[in-house]
Amino acid sequence: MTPLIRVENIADYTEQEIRIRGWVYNRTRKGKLVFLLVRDGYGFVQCVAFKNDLPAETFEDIVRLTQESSVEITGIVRADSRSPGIPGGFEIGITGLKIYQIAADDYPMALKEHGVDFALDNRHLWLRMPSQWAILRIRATVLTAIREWLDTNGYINMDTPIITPAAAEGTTTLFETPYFDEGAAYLAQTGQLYNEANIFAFSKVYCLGPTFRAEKSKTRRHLTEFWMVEPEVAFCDLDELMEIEEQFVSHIVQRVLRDRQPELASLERDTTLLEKISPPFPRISYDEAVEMLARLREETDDPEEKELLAFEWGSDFGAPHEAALTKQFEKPVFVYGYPTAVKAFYMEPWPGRPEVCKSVDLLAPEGYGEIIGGSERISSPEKLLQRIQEHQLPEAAYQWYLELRRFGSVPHSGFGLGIERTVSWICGIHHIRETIPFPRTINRVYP
RNA sequence: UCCUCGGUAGCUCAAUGGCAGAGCGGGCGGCUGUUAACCGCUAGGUUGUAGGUUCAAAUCCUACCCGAGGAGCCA
Repeated sequence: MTPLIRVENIADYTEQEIRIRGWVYNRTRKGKLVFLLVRDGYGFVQCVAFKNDLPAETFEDIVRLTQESSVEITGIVRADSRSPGIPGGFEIGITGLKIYQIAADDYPMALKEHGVDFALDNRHLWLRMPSQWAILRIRATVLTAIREWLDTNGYINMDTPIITPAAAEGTTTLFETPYFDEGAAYLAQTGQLYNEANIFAFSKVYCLGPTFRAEKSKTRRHLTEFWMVEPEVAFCDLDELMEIEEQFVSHIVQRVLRDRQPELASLERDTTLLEKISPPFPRISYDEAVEMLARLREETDDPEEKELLAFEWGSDFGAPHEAALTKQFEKPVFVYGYPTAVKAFYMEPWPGRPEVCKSVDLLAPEGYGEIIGGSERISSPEKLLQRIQEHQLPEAAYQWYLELRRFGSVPHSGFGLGIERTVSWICGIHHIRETIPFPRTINRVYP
């Protein structure tokens, strides 16, 4: 039987007869010569048919194929530098064709640029286009690399609850759902507090799953449902946390570079920038970042840029500030020691400087900005209780969390990495809605 | 919630007060190396909705609906 192959492995079958199963992505008919660009889920490959080389019925079948028709193609693999595809450079000289279905001729996604609204309304079909296919293949590899690094470095996967009793951080808006006789429950915005419980049983843990924010954010960096990996580590301070993060992120990038070159090439990603991603990453304090922003603002001649970079000590950075900062570095940059007032209640105050805390964000280069937020957590029960009271959080709801600090408390730290933002940076694309199969935004839950 | 921009053929867009248009996609025909092929023909319209001004509205005015980008907030 002729072997059924995956297009991603086509180079292994040069000059051999093979079969592929897939869908017609594009056709070019030139009378007695027909080119089909066929995708099989693993790649895109050009298939060629000459009328005189084939039985009349077979050639007629090839001519009447519409875009997205499902087929099995038999043919001989040839190396040919003219051939488009992912990976390109190979084509299949068709010797046989089996048609599963001639697709309806009103396929809405013509091969051209589309507006955002149309593309998102047709997300179920948009996924078939090379750019989206490449991005989501890279996303899958990012997730593989994440689990691989954590699993081989002593982290235990702990699945934290999606349905939770109350706001973990008390700030952002949560999705509410009715919950039997308990009244309301909420969709999780983080698994961190549960992982702080888990480390006292397993030392190093991580959760990886969807999180939900009901904020009305309308930017290229926000989704209402997004995926986050959250490692949490016992006996770990802020400096050790940064070492973990830089190794972790470097592994993810290097793994994508190793396994997803054709996809990166099809996205026209400049991989020389990604190749530089290895430890150590630069570290600057929040204070230094504020000074740097002031200097950049001083140096710019663009009045609009000047306005955007205006900043005062004590605020959190906005998108323009993050973009300006990251453009000063080739690698991701750590910014540590944020003002306590703008960060969550559970972060350890800086020794001798309680107005700042032992928090650290990791900002991706090329203007992409924050992909990780992390911190050393408060380990003292008294200090933690005081912070809960200062934030006017319901003390009763945090009884179990406070108890963790009474029975064997240790310094511990953790962080959350946003999957979509990371994929967006690695792929070099503009908007994170393309980095998840079916994005959920403030005014979109279809399809 | 606020600010800015937009909504015309299946899609991407033109038409700025005077006949509703083009390219792509669809259909028909042609072509032996196409790269979102090309060439000829063809079908395809309640110009987001409602009201108003005008001899005449896609175009000007009012209200509303929908979307995008940004702010705030965050990963």
